[in-house]
Amino acid sequence: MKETYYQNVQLPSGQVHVYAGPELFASLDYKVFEMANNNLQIPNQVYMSYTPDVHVGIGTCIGTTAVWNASDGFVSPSIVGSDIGCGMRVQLTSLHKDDLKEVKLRRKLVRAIEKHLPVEEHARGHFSDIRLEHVVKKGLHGLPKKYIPDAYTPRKATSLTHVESSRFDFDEDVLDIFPEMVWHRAHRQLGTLGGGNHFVEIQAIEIAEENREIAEAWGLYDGQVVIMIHSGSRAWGGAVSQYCGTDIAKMMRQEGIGTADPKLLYAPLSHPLGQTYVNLMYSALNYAVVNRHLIAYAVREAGKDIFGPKFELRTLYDLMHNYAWEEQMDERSYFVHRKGATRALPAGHPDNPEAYRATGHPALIPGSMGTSSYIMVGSPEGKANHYSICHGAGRIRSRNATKQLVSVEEVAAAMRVGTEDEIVVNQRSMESLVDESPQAYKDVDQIIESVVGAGLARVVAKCRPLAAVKGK
DNA sequence: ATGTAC
Repeated sequence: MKETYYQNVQLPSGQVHVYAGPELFASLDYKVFEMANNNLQIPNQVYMSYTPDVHVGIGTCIGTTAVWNASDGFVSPSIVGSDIGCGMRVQLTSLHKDDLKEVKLRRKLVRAIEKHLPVEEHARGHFSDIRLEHVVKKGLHGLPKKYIPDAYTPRKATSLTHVESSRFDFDEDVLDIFPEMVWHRAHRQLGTLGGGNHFVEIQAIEIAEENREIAEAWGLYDGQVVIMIHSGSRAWGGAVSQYCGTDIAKMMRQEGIGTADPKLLYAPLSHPLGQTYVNLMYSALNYAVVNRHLIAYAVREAGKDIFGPKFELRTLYDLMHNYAWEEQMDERSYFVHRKGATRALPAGHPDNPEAYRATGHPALIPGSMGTSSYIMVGSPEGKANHYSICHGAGRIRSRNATKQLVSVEEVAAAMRVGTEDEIVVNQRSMESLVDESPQAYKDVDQIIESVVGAGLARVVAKCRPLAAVKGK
């Protein structure tokens, strides 16, 4: 039965392992296989796979897991993509969905969040007590203590212990390449949402009966309101991508290396430019996790405005879906790229943060706007795919194509506008939401079914949207 | 996704 959710596709340059049910597999654009074939031309690759939400990107597909041995590996800035460290965070509230029954109250909360959370950048002087240099060097450990207020359990664990990685260490000399302007902009963008598919969503959860025990161990209960955050490293990651990309493209020309796709950049891990990229990428991973943490801080402030000083947010988990790093498996070191792919570790895996060692950590999977999101947990069988699962619904239409196809009325209907159940969104006109409408994405429920069917992960809770704050 | 140049 399991086999129907997995296909091993043989291409001229190698094989790509595709995790997708029959219907999703049949719907894949041939271009994703063209792209796989190009990616497989990078030397020494030991494994490449697609998750069911795979779709075409620049140089590589979103939904890719690409693995090298650490000893003779390559790093590809194109596979990581330019939103380095982009990922998800879920914060638990003490609210029940009935507390947000009134449309008016959801609207009020959305407005309060907007007040504390700029899309673009903060006012000059905001976060003047935060040193950007400390943030990019030390991640969450570089923040002043007042920004880490959330106590998680009676055991006094804070969000420093409830994230995939609270700190990446790297050779800090590489930071010298950035001009003052990059530092300045990055400081003002700290704790801001950004554009595209980035969002803060207010959701109500439904526990999956078969995994209730895990849900309870994580502090989840039916009807609980949670905050789901999707953002990345903003312009800092973009600068890393741009600066390193220029140098690596030049090196590739000089050495006469490359694949059929000139946009697919890569360097040996042993090359100085490969090393520089990995170091700078780690600075962007630090930036991204702090960015999501400060977004949660802003939501906490907004919650206090509406519900009073007792309003608290506890961190369930924070993890990335665009990155590359070293992982151990069967006593071997691999260099693993995930582009639009989420690591989902099972119970007992040593790379789980200690708080989640016994259960596996929460894997956070967003749906498209107006549809459900999921909190999942990895299964031991995920090992075959280096524990990668999907990262969301996966786009099926470009922004422009969606605008041609979908009307404002259809988007309003999908958001149940005008009813008591309206999913309140922070936009003055529905028009600006069209390119993020559910019609632009695959059906997330079908994606999840493929992941579960393939045995990679299980659903712990389904999260239904109540309100959303979208970026530009 | 994002900044920048067109």
